[in-house]
Amino acid sequence: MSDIKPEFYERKIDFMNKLTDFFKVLSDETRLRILILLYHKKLCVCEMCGITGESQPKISKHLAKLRDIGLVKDERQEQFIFYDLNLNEQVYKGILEKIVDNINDYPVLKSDIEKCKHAEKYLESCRR
Amino acid sequence: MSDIKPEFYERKIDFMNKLTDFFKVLSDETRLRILILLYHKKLCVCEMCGITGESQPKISKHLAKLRDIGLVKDERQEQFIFYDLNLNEQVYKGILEKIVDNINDYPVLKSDIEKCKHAEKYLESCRR
DNA sequence: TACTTATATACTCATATAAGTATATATACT
DNA sequence: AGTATATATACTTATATGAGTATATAAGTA
Repeated sequence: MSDIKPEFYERKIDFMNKLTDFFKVLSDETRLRILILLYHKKLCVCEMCGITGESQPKISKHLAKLRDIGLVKDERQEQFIFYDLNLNEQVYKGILEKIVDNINDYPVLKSDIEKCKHAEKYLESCRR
Repeated sequence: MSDIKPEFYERKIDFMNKLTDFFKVLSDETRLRILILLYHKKLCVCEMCGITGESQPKISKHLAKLRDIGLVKDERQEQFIFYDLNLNEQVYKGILEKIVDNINDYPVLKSDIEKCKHAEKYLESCRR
């Protein structure tokens, strides 16, 4: 991923780099799972850990990348930091939509989405 | 890109890896340009070099990757080897389509497409 | 058969990336 | 103020990746 800061993307100068960076994001399974989850529901870090079964630093680091290039935004609510999609451009939404439309081909994603319907229950299980 | 051979994809077992590999393909500007070109027209290697201005080994190596994971197929016609898209699954076509729908955001791609309308003229310019 | 041309591949190097483990930070709670 | 908890980051290591240059291959042509 090119080392580009959020401010850059806010100015929206280089759409092409932004597009290839978006695809680089999607080329990692963990990040793809995170984005598809957030496409359905605003979630906190430990809910994402619980749902995906991945470690907290792993999830956090990927979220940091997504945040850096402006694809998600975070917001604290009491003890938790919730993440939400931040897709200003239609292309990106459209691409995620294509995946969701074919969700039956992707059991991992489908199962994640099922689990995120009861995301709250992962809040407790987060205690280490 | 995971080191997976064409035979694997033909069996279509792991759709998820295939999907992330597809995104990894698109995350490189040169490969993205190639795919968008081939989305419009069957082209030979030296036409693609001419249109994109990239070196022959660079284009060839990227084509090899695309071929290995089954996204393109090649076919010799006299002296030239022509490449063509080989997208069996709708998701991938759909994603390329989204990009083409927003082509005005991507001047490089737009210019490539313009040039590929007179691709033949790059056949001659190929001589080194 | 020798020569040219189109394309593919090998080799090298520099850089990027992901993951794990440990630790820092920041807010909440007592 | 001190402790627990949620999340972020630093550090390390192993691996992957892309580009350039040189060279190999394979078909076409003289």
